[in-house]
Amino acid sequence: MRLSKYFLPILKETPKEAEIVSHRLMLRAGMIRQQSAGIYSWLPMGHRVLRKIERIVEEEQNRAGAVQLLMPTIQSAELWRESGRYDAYGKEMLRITDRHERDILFGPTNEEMITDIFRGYVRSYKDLPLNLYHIQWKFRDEVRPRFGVMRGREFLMKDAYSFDLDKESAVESYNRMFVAYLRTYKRMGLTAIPMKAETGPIGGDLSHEFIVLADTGESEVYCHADYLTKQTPGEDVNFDGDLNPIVNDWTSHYAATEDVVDKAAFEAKVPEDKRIVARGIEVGQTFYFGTKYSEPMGAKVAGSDGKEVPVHMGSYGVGVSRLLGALIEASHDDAGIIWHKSVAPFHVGLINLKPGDETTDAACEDLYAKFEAAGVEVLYDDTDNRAGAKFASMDLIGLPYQVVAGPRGLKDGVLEVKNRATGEKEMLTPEATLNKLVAALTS
RNA sequence: CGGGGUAUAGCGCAGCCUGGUAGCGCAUCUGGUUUGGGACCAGAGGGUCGCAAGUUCGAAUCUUGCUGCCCCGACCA
Repeated sequence: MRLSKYFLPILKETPKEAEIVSHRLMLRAGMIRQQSAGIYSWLPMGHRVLRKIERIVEEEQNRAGAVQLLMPTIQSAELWRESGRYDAYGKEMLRITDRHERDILFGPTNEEMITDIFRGYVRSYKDLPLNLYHIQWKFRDEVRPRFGVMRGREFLMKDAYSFDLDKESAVESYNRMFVAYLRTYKRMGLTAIPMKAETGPIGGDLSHEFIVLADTGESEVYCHADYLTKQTPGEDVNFDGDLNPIVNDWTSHYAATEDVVDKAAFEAKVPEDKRIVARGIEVGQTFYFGTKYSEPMGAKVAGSDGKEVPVHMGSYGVGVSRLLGALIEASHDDAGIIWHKSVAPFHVGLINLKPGDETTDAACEDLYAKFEAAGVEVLYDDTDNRAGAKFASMDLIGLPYQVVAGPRGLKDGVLEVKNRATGEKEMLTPEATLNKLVAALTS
């Protein structure tokens, strides 16, 4: 992408409404625009990251055997009356009346709707286990939205719902999502620690919150330091096999948020030099809640004995839009964002220091074409701004690598290659630059 | 939902106390000089001062009501 043809409204000054670093940086880097309290437009740069996160989530859900569909944002109140949550949910649910005076709502979650879909088609235990998920916008009318996309009212969420014949197989389904989550966050460069969680309005007795440690996290968390170095399951993990060893390993140490922490237990179970008390951001939550919805809503299947039983369900959320905030909170410096290559809006920022200079233009065009051909996404700064402004903007938007081409270096046949995360710079020939970055970015 | 703040050009702000018809920096546009870490000079455009009512000869400024947004707290599958 040529910057001259792109839409990247970078702000030099920080809008005053932004208090935390991820919000500030997202506004300054031209990723989002606030349209209303807790409601944002996703500008091109932010939208690219959002989609990359979505794709990783999709790949890992599919790998774990979940099947994607798409449910609407608007739901009928009828379904919610069936489960009893229409009255129970409170003011966070955005209730709307249509022209026929029917009660409808902007969905804050989809347990009722997925249960309705399930009960409409599935009759036999032979069709189980089943896990259906979608990635859709949700709305929760928070009393006080804040922290930019980390706690908006409208937000993009992946929610998966598992259906099983009994508790034992439901726990296996739970484990599959648990392992998928470990992999999902790891691929984005995050270490998310599963912590014992409250189940809240969704209900149930088995639940974990996946927490990313960050200084600006919303809640205090207590955990064992070994979680930070624990091995994440690889691509070859067999989701049809026994996942208990992995889940047991990842739940073997103490880890809890401030809501449920038992400090005495924390101190008893974790040696002093392994205790971590830090701030954390919740980026996902898994629940097993049994027959809480299937029972009242009549989602039953026939077992092998021919008897109908309500299915055992679980639900599994990933805050997709919130993850942008979490990623930035976990990875930035004074100059701006530092994207992990898996979610970076572009892989490389190519800076032409002197557009109009024949040699420089030719070198940039050549490199740009070769990067694109190799599948490396390049944002090519071909504008005629000053060098300093270009460097500052590139640092701000945080692409993993910067390649700087100017007459001074090209006289000796070299470009400057900068690693955004380490700040390390080296002078390389265009060929060496191409080889190095293609290798680093496509592996 | 309780408490506090704020609203003036795209962004950041001054002016308000003490009423006289709106200003600064950045950004934008034009011309010129510059050009390897957020340049400089000259000029230009851009605002029903959040909305409504009131007081007054006259309101960004005073009064009342409303609304948006932000912060602290409570809340947060």
